[in-house]
Amino acid sequence: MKIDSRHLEIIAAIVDNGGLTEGAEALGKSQPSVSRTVAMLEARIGARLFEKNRRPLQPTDLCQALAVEGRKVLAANQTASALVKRYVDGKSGVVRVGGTPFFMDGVISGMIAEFQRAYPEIRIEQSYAYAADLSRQLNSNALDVAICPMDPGALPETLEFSALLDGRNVIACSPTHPLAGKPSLRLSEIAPYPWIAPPVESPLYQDLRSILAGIGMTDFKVSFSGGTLASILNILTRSDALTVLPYSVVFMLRRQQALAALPIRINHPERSLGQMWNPLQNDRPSVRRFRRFIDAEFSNLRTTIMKHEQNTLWRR
Amino acid sequence: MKIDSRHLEIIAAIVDNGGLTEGAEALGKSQPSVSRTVAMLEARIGARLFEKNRRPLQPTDLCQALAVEGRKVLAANQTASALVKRYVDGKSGVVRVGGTPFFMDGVISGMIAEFQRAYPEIRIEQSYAYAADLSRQLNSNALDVAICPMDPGALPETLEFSALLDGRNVIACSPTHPLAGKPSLRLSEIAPYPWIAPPVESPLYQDLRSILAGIGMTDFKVSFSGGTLASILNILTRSDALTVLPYSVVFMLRRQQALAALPIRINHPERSLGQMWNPLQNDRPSVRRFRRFIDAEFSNLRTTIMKHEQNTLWRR
DNA sequence: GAGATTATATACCTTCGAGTTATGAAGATA
DNA sequence: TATCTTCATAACTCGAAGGTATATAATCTC
Repeated sequence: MKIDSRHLEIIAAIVDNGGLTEGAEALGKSQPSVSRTVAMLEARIGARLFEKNRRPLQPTDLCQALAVEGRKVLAANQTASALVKRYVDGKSGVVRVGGTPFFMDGVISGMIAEFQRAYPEIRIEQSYAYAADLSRQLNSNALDVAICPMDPGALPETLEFSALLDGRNVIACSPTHPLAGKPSLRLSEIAPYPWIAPPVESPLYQDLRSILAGIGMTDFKVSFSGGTLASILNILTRSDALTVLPYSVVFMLRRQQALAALPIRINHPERSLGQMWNPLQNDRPSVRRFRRFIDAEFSNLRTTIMKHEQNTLWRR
Repeated sequence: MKIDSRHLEIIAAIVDNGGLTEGAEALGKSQPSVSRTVAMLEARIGARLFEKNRRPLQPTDLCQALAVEGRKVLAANQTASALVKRYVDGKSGVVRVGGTPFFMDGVISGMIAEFQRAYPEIRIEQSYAYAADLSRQLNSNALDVAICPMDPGALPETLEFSALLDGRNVIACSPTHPLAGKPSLRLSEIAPYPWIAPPVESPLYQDLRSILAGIGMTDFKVSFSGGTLASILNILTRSDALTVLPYSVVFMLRRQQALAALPIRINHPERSLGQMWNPLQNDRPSVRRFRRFIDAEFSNLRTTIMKHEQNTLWRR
């Protein structure tokens, strides 16, 4: 004797609200509808659910027992509705975000921390990759958002890109480095120092090559490679090595006094740091919320950078 | 965002059975039906429940969470189905049984005990009344079964009656009574003794009147009245009082050596002990089972009485 | 106890979801 | 790449649940 769960809900509603009319109202249905459903159910199971000819409808023992189960169904249903509501409101779910390592570690991870403070039920699945890989992953739906530097001209046509920051890189070193703090610098002055090499797929690596090509160095001394931002910071602060990092990373670390940027302009192709996504695949509410959040955070960051640079100029 | 409980069940079934096809089978539905329901649900809530283009269907996080609720719904449903099944099988429910006091106490209560050993989930609501009242209660659906003496000619036409035992009453006394054990007795010999009077509505009372009228006694000494069987037994065994009781009650108490029946035939109208019920109101499975049980018990009792009487005759 | 009031049941119709079979499409597997 | 499995779609039927309007029956009230 299979019972329809909705019937259990109806029974519970009637019993708990003290009458057919009230039960119907609680369920958002009309009284006749509920009445007929009950009648049908009684006919099917061949048993009364409510005492005959009693005006404040009086549940039978069987009905009471079924109402207990009905309450469980109603409760589960409410929980499920809440789950779905949170999901469609973008307050729960998963966001798969990938990006270039140093930028993720130096800038985005802090923002993710803020995001998760606001939306603790959204899980972030972070991964590292460079632009080409990220594009592939977006296209194959292995990723929801990519955050990386991108030449707008080189954007794959299936993807969309929204710029967040200027994508320029700088030469970074320890604040205690002999070159640090100099108001101006000639390129040739950097020649003696060893380098921490970014990964070869990284735009940072390309920028490093172009810098060194600019001063005629085809060969350069690599003292360290393969590390993530945390390793590089440790090594930079304890050595005279130089490296190339996104300006925003250096900026974010300004409070820790861990890095300095050398006043040398690096020429590189037009390039923005931004988020990239696949417009074809209808993104989840959580993803939409994440993207909006990142936009807002970078909006703040841009004004902070602007103010900071104005102050710096002023003081000079 | 209201969710249909059946959808939760479907989700749970798919997740727990590792696939849409298996889930459909577990639910006893066709695969396309389940597939379409899932598609419809996904469209309604605007979220994927299963990863796109994955062949062993892979539930999303939201889906997993909903499956948890779905399992609760399924469990409640199973419980409810079992409840209903037990009910329609007549293994749970209520039986409202009424009857004449001495017969209920002396005979039926023992059978009810047996019945409840076999069907512990059936609740018995017992009450006491006499034939006229019992008929009324049956007609007004305040009672499921009445067990009482009845002249088949006097049966209300709306009710049905099934005879269980000969309804004769006997004069009962203590086994230590001066008259007990005498092989034969003249009516006049009982004149000196006091009487325990049954309730005036009782057929027992009528029989008592007719006995005394037969020996010309219009006045008789009532030493006790108003008690139930238990009181009467206590008083009988400690006095020389006489009373009128159904033969079956005396028979059932034979083992306790608490009663003796005097060998005096009481004339009374044709009358059977039996059960009475209202055929118009479709009785519950539990009631049907109870009636059948009582029938069977009395069938046994009749043969026991018959054997006992043959033995008694033999021994004389 | 008659009428008023309220609650439940019925009638009648509409609509929508869920069921079916048959078939197509797309991963997974070898 | 061919084949197998699994899921999705198509096209249709059917029944249950929805609604409004209204009848009927219990209970309340005086």
